[in-house]
Amino acid sequence: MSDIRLRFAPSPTGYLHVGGARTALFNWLLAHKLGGTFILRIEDTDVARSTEESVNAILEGMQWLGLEWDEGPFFQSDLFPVYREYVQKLLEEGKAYRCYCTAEELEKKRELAMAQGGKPKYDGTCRDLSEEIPGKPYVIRFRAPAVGVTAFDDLVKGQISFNNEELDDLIIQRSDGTPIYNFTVVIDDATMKVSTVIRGDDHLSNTPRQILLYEALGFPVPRFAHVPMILGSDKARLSKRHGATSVMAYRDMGYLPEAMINYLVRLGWSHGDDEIFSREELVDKFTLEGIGKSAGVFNPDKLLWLNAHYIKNGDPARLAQLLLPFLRERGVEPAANAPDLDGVIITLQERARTMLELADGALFYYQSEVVYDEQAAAKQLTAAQLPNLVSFAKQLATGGDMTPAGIEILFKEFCVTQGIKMGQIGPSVRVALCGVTTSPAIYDVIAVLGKDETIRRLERAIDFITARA
RNA sequence: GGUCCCAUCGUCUAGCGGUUAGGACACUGGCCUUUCACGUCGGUAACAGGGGUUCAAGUCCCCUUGGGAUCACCA
Repeated sequence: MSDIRLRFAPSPTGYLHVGGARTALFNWLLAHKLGGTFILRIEDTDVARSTEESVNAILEGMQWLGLEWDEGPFFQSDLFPVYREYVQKLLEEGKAYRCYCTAEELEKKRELAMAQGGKPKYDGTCRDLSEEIPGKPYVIRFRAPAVGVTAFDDLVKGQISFNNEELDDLIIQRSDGTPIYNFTVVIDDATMKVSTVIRGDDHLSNTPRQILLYEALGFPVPRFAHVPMILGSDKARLSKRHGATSVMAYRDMGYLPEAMINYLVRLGWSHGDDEIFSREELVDKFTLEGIGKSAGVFNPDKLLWLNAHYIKNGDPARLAQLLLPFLRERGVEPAANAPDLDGVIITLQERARTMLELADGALFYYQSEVVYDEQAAAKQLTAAQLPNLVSFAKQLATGGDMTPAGIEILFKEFCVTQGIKMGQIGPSVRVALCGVTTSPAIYDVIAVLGKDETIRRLERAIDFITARA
């Protein structure tokens, strides 16, 4: 194990969304590629907004995607004493100070500054206070350098620099004594020996403040890699109004985790013209250099295409397991004697793009009383088809080879002896068996259904036609 | 508004000074086919604009424009 240490540090204020998932994925991939350690840390210093449900939702999302972590989950709420210790250290060294300004005062000053076209930064009122004010609530602020430049070489964006005068004295501890994100993230990344911080673009402007903090605390500064944002179709930051943003929502909509992983990794990262990557190939090929600099639009169509690809090429037995909940939702419990689910799935794989479509497509196999689509029945289950269906059922009863190939031969021979074309028997058999005019290849359907069930369904259709006539 | 970041087909992207600017999704035409699909062959479609540097610029520099991020006792 190398000393490469990566982390994903979500705040538990909601589910795992696709942007967070991609950040987690990049961290996971790099950790696995370099033989490093992947840490999961829950940033729950904001007690008011953090919830246990969110924690669970995030863990569930990570697990579904197969992004297992090597260390953690650590909770920042468990580490408050550690943060206090470092705040104290800064205070003693004069690198932090008590600020007695109230939130209301600060808010007023900000508004005033904005109204006058100025910068809404802290004016330093308490920066040089010599005395403590007993009994008055205070926050702790970091004493940032007023001049100079803070620069860093971002692994994605390249050289970035900020003038320190743009940065103000950020609060590191609230008046209730709890620490604030920009401080805890530095303490944790330093004490957890994180070597590279891969995170969203939205943290870019926090980085110089954090670097200043690392330096004040005497910690080595990690490497940073800021990955671009994910946008919606209108190029605005991806949000619910663009559609589902929760990773688990995609599972529920019938998406496979490998499709989601493959889609996410290609949104912002590339390896030449390659599009399809197995988990192993990703670990092998992933590099930070492959990450692009610009924000990308989330494209549901491409995700759908990838999902279709993975369903088409997936192992039927595994798909069967994943399909079970979707079938149960539809009132189907594939029993041992019902059509073999693996076989059912094989006939459906290349025409289902989601597990939802797969489940819907599998339904007719398990309905003993197929519901005939009205238009399909009107066209294909008529008195004109009756003789052919009757003879075909008879013919089938004598048939031996019930493989798709054998059934195809049986059909062909039937057509020859009857002097008809495939189009005169195929469609009505299809409706008799499936109830609709679109279905898997009819030979495959018969093979899966088996001779007895096929004949039963044919006879039912014959009865249906007779009853109608 | 200040600061920071970004800019190749509608979308994701390849390109790392000399290419007929390539691939993928989507769209679309043909083929395959008993249905629907799959597959396969083809097509439409991009270097935001303007200045430089260079024998040569999508590739390097500057400006403009456009987009995004961020400016909390949130993370």
